[in-house]
Amino acid sequence: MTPTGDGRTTGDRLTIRDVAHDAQVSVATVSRVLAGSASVSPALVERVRESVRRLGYTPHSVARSLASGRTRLVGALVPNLANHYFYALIKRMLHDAERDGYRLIVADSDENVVAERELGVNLLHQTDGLILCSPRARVGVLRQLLDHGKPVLVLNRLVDSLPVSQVVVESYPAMRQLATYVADLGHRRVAYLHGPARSWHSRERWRAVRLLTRRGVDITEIRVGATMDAGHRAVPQILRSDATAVLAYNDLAAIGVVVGLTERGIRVPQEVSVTGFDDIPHSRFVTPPLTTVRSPQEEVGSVAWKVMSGQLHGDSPGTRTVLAAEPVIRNSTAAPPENSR
Amino acid sequence: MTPTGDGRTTGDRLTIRDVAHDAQVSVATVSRVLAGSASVSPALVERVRESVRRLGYTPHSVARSLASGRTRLVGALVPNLANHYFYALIKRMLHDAERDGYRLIVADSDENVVAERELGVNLLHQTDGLILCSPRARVGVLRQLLDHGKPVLVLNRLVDSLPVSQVVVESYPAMRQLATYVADLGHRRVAYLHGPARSWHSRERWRAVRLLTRRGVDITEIRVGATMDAGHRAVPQILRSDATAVLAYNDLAAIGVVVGLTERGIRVPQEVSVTGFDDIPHSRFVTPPLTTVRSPQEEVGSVAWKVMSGQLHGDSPGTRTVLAAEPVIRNSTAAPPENSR
DNA sequence: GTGAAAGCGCTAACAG
DNA sequence: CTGTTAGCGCTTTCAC
Repeated sequence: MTPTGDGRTTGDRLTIRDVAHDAQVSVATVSRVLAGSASVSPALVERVRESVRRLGYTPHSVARSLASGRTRLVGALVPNLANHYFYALIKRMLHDAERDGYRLIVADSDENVVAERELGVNLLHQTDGLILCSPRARVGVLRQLLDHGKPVLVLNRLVDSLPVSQVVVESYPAMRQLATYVADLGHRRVAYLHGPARSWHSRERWRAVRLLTRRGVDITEIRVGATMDAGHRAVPQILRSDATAVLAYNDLAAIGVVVGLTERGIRVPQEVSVTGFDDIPHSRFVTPPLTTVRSPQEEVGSVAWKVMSGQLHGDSPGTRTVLAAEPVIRNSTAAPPENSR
Repeated sequence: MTPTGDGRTTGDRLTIRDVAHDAQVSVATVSRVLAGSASVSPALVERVRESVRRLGYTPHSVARSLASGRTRLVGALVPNLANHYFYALIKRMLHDAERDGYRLIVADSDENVVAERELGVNLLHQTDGLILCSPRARVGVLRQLLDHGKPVLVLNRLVDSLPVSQVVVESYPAMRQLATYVADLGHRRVAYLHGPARSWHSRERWRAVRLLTRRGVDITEIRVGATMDAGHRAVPQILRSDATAVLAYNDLAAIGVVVGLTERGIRVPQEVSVTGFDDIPHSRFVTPPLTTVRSPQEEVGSVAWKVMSGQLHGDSPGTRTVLAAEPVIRNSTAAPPENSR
């Protein structure tokens, strides 16, 4: 009944036991060397390293996860990967996580609240933590996610009532500045294009724009969304409103508007001013270049990973990081035409 | 020395044994029910299901992976996530994989060949398969990846010498049609803007454009890349070449060119025609809308997943799917100005 | 500083 | 059809 044991596992995959056998040490020692543990004599460390190299051994990550209880995987859930807004964000987190030995499982809820919940729960089950980008779910759902006891991070949405770490770009002040700028140019009839219904940012931006009424500006609200197509389709309604300036929820919608106006021979900004939000790369490559708000997505990504990483290492949750956005004045805005002042 | 055993594991996580105990069956039966195995009596199936539901049990995916040898994870490696080209692709694969119970680990090599190799190897170690999107690596490296014995799929690059499954959109015929169309409009001096150095598509497209010389068209080659910025920066060189038509490697570069020309007061297409490739959403929202080639990325994504899925279930590798692209004529192309014919 | 051994939670023979 | 049991490959006490 003694083990069969020469230590060499049959089959094709090299295990830690093969290395142990080759280096004439125990598997525990190999494991320690691989983990970079200090309490191994330099001589053994070298011997193990040499065996690992010569044999071409690679640890089996799943076995490692099962034994250690950590997967070194983090979920990243976005409402819509096709939205330019998430590029820089995901990309930056991908690289930072990679650097720290973590990998991201990306999922896309397609703006579907039910899918968001399901995906969130499932992701959390197979990862060490979850990053929710602009989640649309109700607070109750977010709370459930927290109950799993794993680190959860919410990006670009402020949830006051929850002990969850959050990283957000503050829309309100920048949008307020932008709106003020437009009013100062002399515009008195403005159209605001709302973003996705459940978007926190959309509510924040609207909250800022609404203040213009205090200055006697007339605001027409139009439900549009976050795509170029939607912006483009909104043009007739914009024209009907007789607005001389259009404040869009984001750059995408703004681009759709600019193109739609241009197609109809309406000059931007001479006849109608248009502003966006986010400062996506395309906003500089519209004619005319878009007046917008720079939202530091890269920074959100890098802070987000830093916070998540800290939490994975035991930091307590609930930190809140607020980053500022700032208006970028380009050429899609100008004073309204003389006859409409 | 008998097991301590009331079956209830201590600690907070519910295991399959808790369910087995609750339903008064063996763990094997629970496992079978969870796997949807046919050979369990309906009565037990129901009892187990009920216990699972009541207890709120969820299988531990890592343990499952270790025991079964399958992770239900697939790697997806792209050269640059910030390139619009990969949106539809990744997004579609994400959803199709999700539907089949798989999850994607997305990685971005940042157009770095070394990183690509590293990431590829690492991903393959922790997943059941790997999808390489437009890989830039040398054939030798791809072969190494295949040697791991796991399914590997190459997208948007044809590698003749390798027994690896491939899904590609054929650039050559469509680019040839587009080039012919431009020549037929009467253009005799054309500039071609090359894409990323190691891109297979870039070589294919150039191979097609080059044929114009046979028709006596004068071609100026300019190394540009795949971004709007790069296209924009290339404008002075384009003007120096005195070309009346610009064929860009992709839409992004083309957009940069259109904007750059417009800024200098050069009218597109009256004075200079410009074409792109890919038909990204933005190409319809440029002024003027871009003449380009529709590359069916969504279809690539869905076929890609189908092939990967088949391979995961034992299909033999080496299939090759070629999808067609087709020119989309919009308004950025026209006959050259009279005086330059 | 090092090794032996007990699991991590599940699947998959194998026996009945 | 159902149960028993031996691992999957690694980490991590616990002794020495």
